[in-house]
Amino acid sequence: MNTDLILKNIAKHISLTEEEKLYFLSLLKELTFKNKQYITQEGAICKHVTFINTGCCRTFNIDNNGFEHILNFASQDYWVGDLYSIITKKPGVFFIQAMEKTEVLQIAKSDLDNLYLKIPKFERMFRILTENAYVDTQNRVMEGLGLTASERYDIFTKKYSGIIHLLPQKQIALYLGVTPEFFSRMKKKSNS
Amino acid sequence: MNTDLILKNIAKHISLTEEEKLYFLSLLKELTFKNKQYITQEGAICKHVTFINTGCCRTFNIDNNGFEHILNFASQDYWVGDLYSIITKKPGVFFIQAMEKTEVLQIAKSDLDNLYLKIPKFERMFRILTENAYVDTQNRVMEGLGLTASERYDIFTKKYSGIIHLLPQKQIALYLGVTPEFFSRMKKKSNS
DNA sequence: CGTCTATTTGAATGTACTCAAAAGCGGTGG
DNA sequence: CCACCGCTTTTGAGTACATTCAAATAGACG
Repeated sequence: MNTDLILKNIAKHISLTEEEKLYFLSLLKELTFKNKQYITQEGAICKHVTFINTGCCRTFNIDNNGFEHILNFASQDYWVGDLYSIITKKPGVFFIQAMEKTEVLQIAKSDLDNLYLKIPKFERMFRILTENAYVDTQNRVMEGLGLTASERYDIFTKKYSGIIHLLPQKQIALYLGVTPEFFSRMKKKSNS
Repeated sequence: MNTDLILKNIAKHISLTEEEKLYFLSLLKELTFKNKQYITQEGAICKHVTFINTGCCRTFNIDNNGFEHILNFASQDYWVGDLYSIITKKPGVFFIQAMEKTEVLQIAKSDLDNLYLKIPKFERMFRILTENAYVDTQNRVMEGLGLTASERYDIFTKKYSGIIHLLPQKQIALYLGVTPEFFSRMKKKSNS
């Protein structure tokens, strides 16, 4: 099991003894998802928090008219999960889907809750991670309120510069909240 | 100092001994904001987390063209703050403004950090509060991507049914991300 | 090579914005 | 108590942004 990346990720926020590291690692399961495979699906209860070792995935839903909308993309070194489902233990609202071969480490929510009790530093870490993700999503809301699709795309290219090359532009359109047709025209304009 | 509401709010997530309660309460400062007064402003470093005892406030920013956009409204029993500024200690990105006479209790970020160390249950509570707020904001993003202004307004009326009567419709428009003019027309249609 | 999906292009339509002006409404001072 | 002021809301007309549906083209993958 490749644990280098996740230990570095953790070390950004808390420091662990060797014993604590080993205990944490004992809770992890390694999984590999193929391109287009689902890590979790709408309607299913999401019971794990997932750390991405390699690869890339998208979190999206499908509206009443059958259209997909993308909440975010995540790649190496990011945590993903259907947080609503995880915390309420109710059926999930999102699909999380691999966009290429994706290797992950998962921890069960039940194990995580025990971990919080046993090593409270982990509660701190996930508090901080959640705070950061929350701030990020606040920004996304504000961008949606004030900016045109083209301006949002500019921000997108900067934020996702690391993985943008492997995203089909249809997927980018679904993230920006415009149709693929409109996105195609928009991109053409900005290139000219 | 009126501490009933905040103690009930806390009791929803963690249980405290009398001693812990007293220590927590000793960290609070009581403040009253008049209508239109700012609890925190863009550019200022936000150093406190604020609990609303009575009243109502809005969190908004002003874009490059001088237009306001509202992230959310908060009333009695809610926590507010410019989280980005609080966690990074950098100048804030939001204005938080009272919309009527608003009585609050504040805790300094520095005291909160000490509190986390002294009584880790509080770290749990704020982890949970942040998770819930994050999920809420994820939903807001998805609504923005898939729904028309009118559909978003339907959701808004349900979510804010408790305080909608005291919100000028200009403010609702700024929350929905449409112009007041368009909102006026939209509302007229849906009433007919 | 053929099939399936993604992307582009075209034309018509709908949603929402801009600018301008009128009407309504609440608070303040004389 | 009324008149005025400033702000909100409404209405109108023209425009821009973005969608829909349809069809053509280009790419990816088995």
